[in-house]
Amino acid sequence: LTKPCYKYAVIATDIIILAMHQQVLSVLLIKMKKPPYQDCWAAPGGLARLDESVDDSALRNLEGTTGLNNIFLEQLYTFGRVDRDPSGRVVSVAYYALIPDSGISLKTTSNYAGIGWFDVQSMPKLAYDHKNMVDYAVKRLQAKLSYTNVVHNLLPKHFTLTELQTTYEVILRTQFDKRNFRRKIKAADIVVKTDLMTRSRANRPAALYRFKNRTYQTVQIL
Amino acid sequence: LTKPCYKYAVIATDIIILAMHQQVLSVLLIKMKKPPYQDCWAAPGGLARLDESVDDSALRNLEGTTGLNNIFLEQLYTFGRVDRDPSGRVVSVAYYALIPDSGISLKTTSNYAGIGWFDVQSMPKLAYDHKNMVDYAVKRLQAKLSYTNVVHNLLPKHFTLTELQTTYEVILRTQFDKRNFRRKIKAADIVVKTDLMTRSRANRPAALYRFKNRTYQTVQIL
DNA sequence: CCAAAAGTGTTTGTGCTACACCCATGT
DNA sequence: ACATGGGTGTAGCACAAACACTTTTGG
Repeated sequence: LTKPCYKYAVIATDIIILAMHQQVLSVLLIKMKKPPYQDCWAAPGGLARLDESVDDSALRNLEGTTGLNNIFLEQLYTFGRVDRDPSGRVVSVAYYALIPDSGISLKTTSNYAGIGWFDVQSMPKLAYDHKNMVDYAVKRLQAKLSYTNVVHNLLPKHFTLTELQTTYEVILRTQFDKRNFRRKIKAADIVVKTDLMTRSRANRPAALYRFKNRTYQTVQIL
Repeated sequence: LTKPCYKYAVIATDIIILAMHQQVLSVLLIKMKKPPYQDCWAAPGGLARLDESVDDSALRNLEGTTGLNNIFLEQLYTFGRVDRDPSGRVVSVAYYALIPDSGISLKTTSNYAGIGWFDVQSMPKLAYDHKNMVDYAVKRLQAKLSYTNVVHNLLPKHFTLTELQTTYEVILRTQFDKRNFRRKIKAADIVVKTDLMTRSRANRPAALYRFKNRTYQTVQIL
């Protein structure tokens, strides 16, 4: 299953893995070992097998790169230009995944020449049409922040309201008034205060919250 | 290009064609001639060729069934279950198209055993996973009605505000207050009154409007 | 005592909802 | 004249935006 078929288009899946990393929204990219994009950065992915569903192929690629399963993963869009892959006719079904920061330690496996996080606003030139995929994923995430609870996939179990607000602000590239933001989060009824506090670092400790519901649901938030 | 390939999954496109037909939101279905779903109703579609993009394949299928081009067509979702097609491994990229009522006269070609419009709320049992596709298309359309001007694809060039309102009400399955609805449409600034009027049928004639912009754009409407 | 971030209410204005009557036409 | 759908304004209410100071901790 390594050579493309030259009679029919074959199907690949590519995964746009997003996380808050060093205070910016970042995407996990790998450096490719082989032509036609040797030493280029790209989103992880690979050909779909005949005996697995497209969703399963995405899950397999996600787990293969990150070691993670049980992660938020959603289909994004299918990229089907004839010339999108110079090595043959490959149609790619793009997915995006959201993982909490530090949910993963990056080990370069022998499959890649490298792996790393990149700010979605300043990526290197990407292979194939992967830049389109990343941009599409960011737009989708931005849209879903305001009417679903997806953001919980980017946060640790316990977090402060300021961390939550910062996550929204970074991804949406806006600023919110602290009191208004908290009022909306309270009205949306998606988090509960725990009795834990942050260990303070030269300032007042903050209350830690957790999400009421860690399953995806649509709720008006902003 | 008629037999599936048994070494790799092949790619098909299916088109969910929607229109307002006899006052309900309807989908264009064809009756299949050949096994494995002989005499079943299904959305039109077919295998993608090696030398055409997936988008082009969808356009070709749309034009082949309806004779129309220059029509609103958008990718919906890719259906990739292993067992979705009993005759082989076929991954289908579903699209939906919006056409104005009476934009088309249905001629059964020899390719199909039949063709017809069906209320999306009372369809016959559909082949493959096509019911999922129709439901998905309806949901997408419902969502886009409130924040884009897509509705113009379902209406003739000239229409009354009541027709516009009815279209919204039928698709969203709600009722709107006439005055409030008109205020919102006015605020959205997407239509202009023409100097044409309906030929009245035992009642006061209505002003005919047209869309300011017949290109897709996102605008808050409801 | 100072620096740094946490936490908390009120006012003002805008936008949404609910609601009822007169108008123009064909029969 | 009557039946049918077309067309229009307002008042009340709820939600959203703007805005500043006090609290708690570590150093």
